[in-house]
Amino acid sequence: MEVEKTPEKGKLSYLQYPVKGSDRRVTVATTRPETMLGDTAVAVNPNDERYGDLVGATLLLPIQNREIPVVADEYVDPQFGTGAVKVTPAHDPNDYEMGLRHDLPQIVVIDPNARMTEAAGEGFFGLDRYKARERVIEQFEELGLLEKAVDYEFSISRCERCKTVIEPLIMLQWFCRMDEMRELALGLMRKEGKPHFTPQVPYEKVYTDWLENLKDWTISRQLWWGHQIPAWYTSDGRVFVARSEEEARAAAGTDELTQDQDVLDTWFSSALWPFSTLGWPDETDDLKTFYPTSVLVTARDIIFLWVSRMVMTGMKFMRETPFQDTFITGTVLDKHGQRMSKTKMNGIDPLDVFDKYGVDATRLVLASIGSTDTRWNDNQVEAYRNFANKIWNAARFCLMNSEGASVGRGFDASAREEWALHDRWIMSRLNKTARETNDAIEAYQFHEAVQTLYHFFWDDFCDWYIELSKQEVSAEEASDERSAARSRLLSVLEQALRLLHPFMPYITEELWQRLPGVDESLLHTAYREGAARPTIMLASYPQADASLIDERAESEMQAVINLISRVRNIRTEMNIKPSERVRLIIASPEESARSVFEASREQMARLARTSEILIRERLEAPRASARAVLGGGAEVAVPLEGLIDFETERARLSREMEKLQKESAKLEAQLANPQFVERAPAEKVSEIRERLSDITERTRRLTETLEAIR
RNA sequence: GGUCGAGUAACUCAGCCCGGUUGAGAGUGCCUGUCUUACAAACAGGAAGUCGAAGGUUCAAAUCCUUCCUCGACCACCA
Repeated sequence: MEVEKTPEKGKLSYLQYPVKGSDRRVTVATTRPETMLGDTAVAVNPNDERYGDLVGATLLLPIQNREIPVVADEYVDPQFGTGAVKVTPAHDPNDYEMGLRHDLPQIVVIDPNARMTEAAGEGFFGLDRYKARERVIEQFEELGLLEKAVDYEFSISRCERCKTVIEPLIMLQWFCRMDEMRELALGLMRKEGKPHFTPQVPYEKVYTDWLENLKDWTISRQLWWGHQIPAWYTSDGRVFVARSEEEARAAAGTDELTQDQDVLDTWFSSALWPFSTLGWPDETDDLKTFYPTSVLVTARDIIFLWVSRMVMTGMKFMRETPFQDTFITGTVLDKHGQRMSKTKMNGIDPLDVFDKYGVDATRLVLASIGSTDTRWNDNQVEAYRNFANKIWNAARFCLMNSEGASVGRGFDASAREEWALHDRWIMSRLNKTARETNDAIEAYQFHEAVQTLYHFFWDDFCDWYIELSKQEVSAEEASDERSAARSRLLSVLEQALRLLHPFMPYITEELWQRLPGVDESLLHTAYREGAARPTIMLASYPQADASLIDERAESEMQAVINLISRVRNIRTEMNIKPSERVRLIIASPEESARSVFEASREQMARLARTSEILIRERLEAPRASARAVLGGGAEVAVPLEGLIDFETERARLSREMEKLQKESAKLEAQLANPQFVERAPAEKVSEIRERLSDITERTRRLTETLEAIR
């Protein structure tokens, strides 16, 4: 963590060590020649034929004139370098391991200040490590034992902060034994599947793999910042580990104690967070109430550092998982796909983003980033800033027209059958939205939750519901109908704000407070009594009312919406100015469809900007009309005497026809395949048949239409 | 070296776990109109993708499997 690796250029020196009692020399390669002063062996691979006869032989370590053995060790890669490795147990982690395996002495030749120790010998003692490196090379040259020195690029460990090159050193440290805690965590995952990771693939495996390979944990750090190690020493060197200095004194039988200067690894302290913050080790009310917690939201690289350790200490001290679930977020990268870092200076300052686009918009962006990495782009924030603006303006419209109205009124539950189509529709959409949003949040599908809310608010509520109800809502004269319509508008808005609140806390609170009729009754039951003032923060999160989900209303409203859209499309394609009103002829063989259109006359007229609407069983329109075929056998014609350009209209309809034919060709091919009809589920097959027959019907009508203007 | 992710419209991303209901989507950008009294940070309409490549499984593949290519991450580290 605190060490960073950088590839750097250096020299790889080939040093020769004479074999005792022979003329042979063994060549070893090293990037740190000064460490040879602390060599206690040379290792070769046991299967390396070049050195087979040398295993067990004794070498004469130059300069030091010390005798060191040749040992065989699997660690050595015969393909690399000379196939012989100098072993410096005191200054290299791998060499240390080898040293243990072959029972080699550890000779410390570099001290904590990177100067050579007395053990480095006369002539080196007190010397800076790099000076020592030069001198070692010089002496090898003089002795004729320097075979060569070649340029070499290798990775160097540097301190993350000060960039000083790190030298491995043997030091006394405090360790935490991990075997028991590891088993506790692994057992929890095996037996209860906790903590449950989202996404489960691949993070559950990442987590368990890491635990399975866990070694004892070095928990002491030579820093000043942190919890000091609870170990005390007596003047004669005895050590007492205790909960407090008092305990240590009692145990030691003396007051003359010095506490260990080291501090705990910050992650050790953090590992206790889920319960230490709740008052542990005291059995506080907070601890009883809030442990275990529900979910930890965090980044990938924290799984090892923190998640696993909280689980282990939680299991050890609380005997229970610290959290049920872990949600792993993606990482926000810069626009080139690079990780943001202080050294690269490619980070984004959230405060700047807040200033530019607002806190809610920023939060919405971050909330909708899933578990894959994503590049930061201002566009997304800007889009959500626009969304916030949209919410603001929609609410402004509702409030401008709120006289005589109040949240919670308007939707008379006893008279649902009498609600207008668009009211039944918006309530259905609202409740579906609530259902989908709750489900999405439950499954940690935040992106989906945000998308659902975004489209409900913008598309359903703003683009359609407000427009559909505008006439009644903004009537000049006050009336019960007007108040009811206004109340319905406010009620839908109010619930939408509550649904949006976790994602956009500020704007929703600001607006919610202003709505007439918000009071304690909207608060979550836990807060209904005693709340100083209603706040959206304590309001209950809207849950879907299944009885208000009305598929029929949705499809009927959709038919009207489609019709309006088609007429708008015709208007644009035919270059009809917005100010110009057109006549509309709608035809449908279905009585029920006609009555739906009949009921929506006023709205169609306003939103499609028409002067007159005729609704009939059969389409009888002037030749000079633009037409469109809708689903369910309905057709619409826009008479355009003198305005229509038949060439344009034919082209428009032909494009339409092409689309239909492509689609029907696909479906026909599918049905022509006997394997499909035989093996696919029956409902799938009949669904395709239905779709095809619908398309065939539309194609037929379109053909007629095309012929009519020939 | 080990492990794992990503590649879908010009850009940033959903969808993939659990194959067919998304007759491939969103936002931005682009094109054409419009200041229609909530909103031009908007409204209305439109164009745009053989879902990295090649195979395979299947009646059916963006979705499952294999291989490859290109990016990226993490872990371990070579004297």
